[in-house]
Amino acid sequence: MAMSLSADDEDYDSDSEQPRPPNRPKPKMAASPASAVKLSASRGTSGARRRRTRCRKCEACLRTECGECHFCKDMKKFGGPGRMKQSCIMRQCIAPVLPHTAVCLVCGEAGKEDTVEDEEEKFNLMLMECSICNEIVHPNCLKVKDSNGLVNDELPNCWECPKCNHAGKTGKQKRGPGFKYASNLPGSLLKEPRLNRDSKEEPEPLPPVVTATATVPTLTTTSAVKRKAEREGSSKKNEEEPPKKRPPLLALDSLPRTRLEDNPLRKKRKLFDTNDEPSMLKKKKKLLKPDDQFSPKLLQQIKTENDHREEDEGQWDHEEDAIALDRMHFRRKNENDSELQDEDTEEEEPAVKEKDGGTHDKTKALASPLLRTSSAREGDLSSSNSPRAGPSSESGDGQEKSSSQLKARHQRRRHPNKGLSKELSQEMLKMEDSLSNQKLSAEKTENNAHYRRPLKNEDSLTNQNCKPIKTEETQNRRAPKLENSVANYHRQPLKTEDSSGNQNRSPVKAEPGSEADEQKPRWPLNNGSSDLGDWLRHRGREVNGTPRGYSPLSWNRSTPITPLCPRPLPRRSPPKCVQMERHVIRPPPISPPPDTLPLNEGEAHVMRREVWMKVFSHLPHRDLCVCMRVCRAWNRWCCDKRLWKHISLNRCKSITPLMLSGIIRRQPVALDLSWTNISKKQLSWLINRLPGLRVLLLSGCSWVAVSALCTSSCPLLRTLDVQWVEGLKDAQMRDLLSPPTDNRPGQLDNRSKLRNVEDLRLAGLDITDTSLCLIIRYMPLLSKLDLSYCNHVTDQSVNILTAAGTTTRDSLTDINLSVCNRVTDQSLTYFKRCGSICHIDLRYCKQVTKEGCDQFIAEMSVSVQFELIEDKLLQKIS
DNA sequence: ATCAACGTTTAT
DNA sequence: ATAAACGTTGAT
Repeated sequence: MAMSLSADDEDYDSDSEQPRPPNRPKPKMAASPASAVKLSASRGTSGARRRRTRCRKCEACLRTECGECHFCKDMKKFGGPGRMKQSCIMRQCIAPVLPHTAVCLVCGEAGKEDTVEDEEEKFNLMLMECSICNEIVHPNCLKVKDSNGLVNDELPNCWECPKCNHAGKTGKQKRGPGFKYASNLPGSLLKEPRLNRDSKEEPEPLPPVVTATATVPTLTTTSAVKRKAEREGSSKKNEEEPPKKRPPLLALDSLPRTRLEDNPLRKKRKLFDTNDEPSMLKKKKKLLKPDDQFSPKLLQQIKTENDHREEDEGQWDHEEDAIALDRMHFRRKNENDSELQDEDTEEEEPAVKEKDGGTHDKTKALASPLLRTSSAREGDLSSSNSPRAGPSSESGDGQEKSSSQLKARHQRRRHPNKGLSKELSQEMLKMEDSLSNQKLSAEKTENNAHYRRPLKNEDSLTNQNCKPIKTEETQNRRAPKLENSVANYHRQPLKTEDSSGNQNRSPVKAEPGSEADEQKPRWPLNNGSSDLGDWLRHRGREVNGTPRGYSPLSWNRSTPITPLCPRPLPRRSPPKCVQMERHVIRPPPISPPPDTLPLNEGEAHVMRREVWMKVFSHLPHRDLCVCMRVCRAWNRWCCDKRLWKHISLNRCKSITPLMLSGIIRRQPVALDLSWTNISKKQLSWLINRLPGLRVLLLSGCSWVAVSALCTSSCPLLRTLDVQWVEGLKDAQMRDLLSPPTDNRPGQLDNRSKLRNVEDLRLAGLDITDTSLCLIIRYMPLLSKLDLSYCNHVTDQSVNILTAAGTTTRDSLTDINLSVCNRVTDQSLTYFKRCGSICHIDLRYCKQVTKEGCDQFIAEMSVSVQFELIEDKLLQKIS
């Protein structure tokens, strides 16, 4: 009661910020009730709508309130007025569940899935909420079993019931109930304000990450999947194609108003599918997809569903990856010239092409009995990894269910996620083309049969074998748009040149194994998203070239940077806008990955999972992505968190939603986003979902993007690389390091969000002693500091770093001042005060002399032995 | 009874 | 279109 009491409000109002936010006239209460009533009424036949509640198991639910977001600040516990009554942004449940009190509209009983073992049975006994009519029933209690319900994997216990589905309402509603998250949340990370409108807003389709879901055998056929994809694709087209600018809206507008009115709930959701009218297959389109690329013998043996290959593709994430790869081939042609364009072309073109197909998608979808909507969750991350918890037991069940569902004879279709990104859809289309054209033609029944074929024939009926596939998330998440392409644009010119940059400092010195370094081999990753795949390729091409050498000496900050300058040119491609809002990342599959690899004969391959894992551990990410396409088991295995501890998108010109979700699912410990055009929104979105992130490399990114760190928390961050971040100066460092200032006095948290950083890389920044003061104050654990190419750094700076009373003085082990022309031998005397110093890099510091170094070594020899590894590069002799 | 917060309405 | 507000539901 407290919260809502008006009295409280008053008080707060009076003292706090605005007297009374104009918004809400207090008295208004009446409205709500009315609405409530209305709602229930709207709900039509069914009873009152059941509000969903948090699952309490997902990563978000398990978090504690951040205390910093809009909603937290509103809470009384954080000193706010308590008017908003919203969950902390960081705690918005990923998979809200039906309340425990929910019961079947027909029989009045609760979910009874626990009473049976069989997946299918479970499905039939669990409560399913229709996203269209909101009715909650046991599938078993429906009389209309003939028609199929369309299961929405995005939300536990959510589907489009047979009735609605039958009525042709399908597809309208993109999301089921429970999706508030996203953009409607003020301040939501998901929704960051479009930074640049410059960048185009095309909604980027979110690439679903593919997941492999091993869990369920798939019934879903490719076709099903496709359909979904197609549908989405089509919808997307609608949205995107036209005027790129207003994607979602278009769709909405296009929709018949009536519909909206019909179902109030829908209003909020975006409707994409408008066009779904069956246009029928025209689709056989273009590209064939070479899916067979990998068909080495081993693969052949693998039982995976070769037979069902189609299915697989559709279903798994990696499929996408694979697809992506394929796609790459196509692209390459175009790419050469302009990257920007190419991206556009890539995405757009396809979209265009698809139009025709789009419409018919729906048809197809309808046709095929089992469509699955989103699915993403199952797939992927293997094992235990991801922090993001699976949504509740239910979710767990859900997965299972889903599988069962899929197979369910009722053939439920999956609901296409609307959110699919264009790409995705495209990809799907391609697949379809190649794969299933033939099949498509076949009608659903056929498909069903086909798909259902159990991997193991016998059981086909039961589904265990055939678990549905789930696959990628089809959701529509939208990625944030990359903001400032423009910004990037501008900034780039400055330091340009080389791309070698990413290693920015490499020329000077190789970074002593930072964590990141260790894994280098693996970095190139791709999450398996198609995008990644592309990216990888890209990289192969471009990056292969090694960094071009430059002479550090010549570099001069003030001077126009010559080619020597380390800063690589960022890719310009204008990032497509990605809209993250509404993008809900699905939790990784709860079920453990399979331990064995089934072969065609029904036997299991002699090598067990752990052995395979050892093999996989030697593969670069790119190859892992390929492996993920092989079979379901490999898909799961290859997505194991252990294989993706370090993910690098270094210099990836455009970060797509697919990549982002792929990253989230793999929960890397280290993430390299250097020299990418990642936007603030994307970065916020990412780091808020990577609670275990230890290493974050953002060199060469824009300050706008990096500023995401000001509002997001990375409590475990140990290594932060913000070298060559354009626009990162003292003021920005302050924003980055300062603890939140708006906390109420009582709960003031003086700790910086970056307080645990031990390795800080600031090369190439125009920072002064002001920043260093902040650093010594807020980064007590700092041991490695890279200030190379910082022309404003002086002996005084070193004095500050090593001054008595600073924690840095004792914690500092590695300091890089190379190419800091204002540093002199005097700095060496300051370093004598550092108790832990082991590595001092003064290379290319014009004012540092060899004599000075020798003297340092001599004086230190009393306690510690140092040596000159290279000119002006001092290292402690261990 | 209390706390949390969902889902909608309202204001801007 | 977005942020704020709030009645009411859900959990404890």
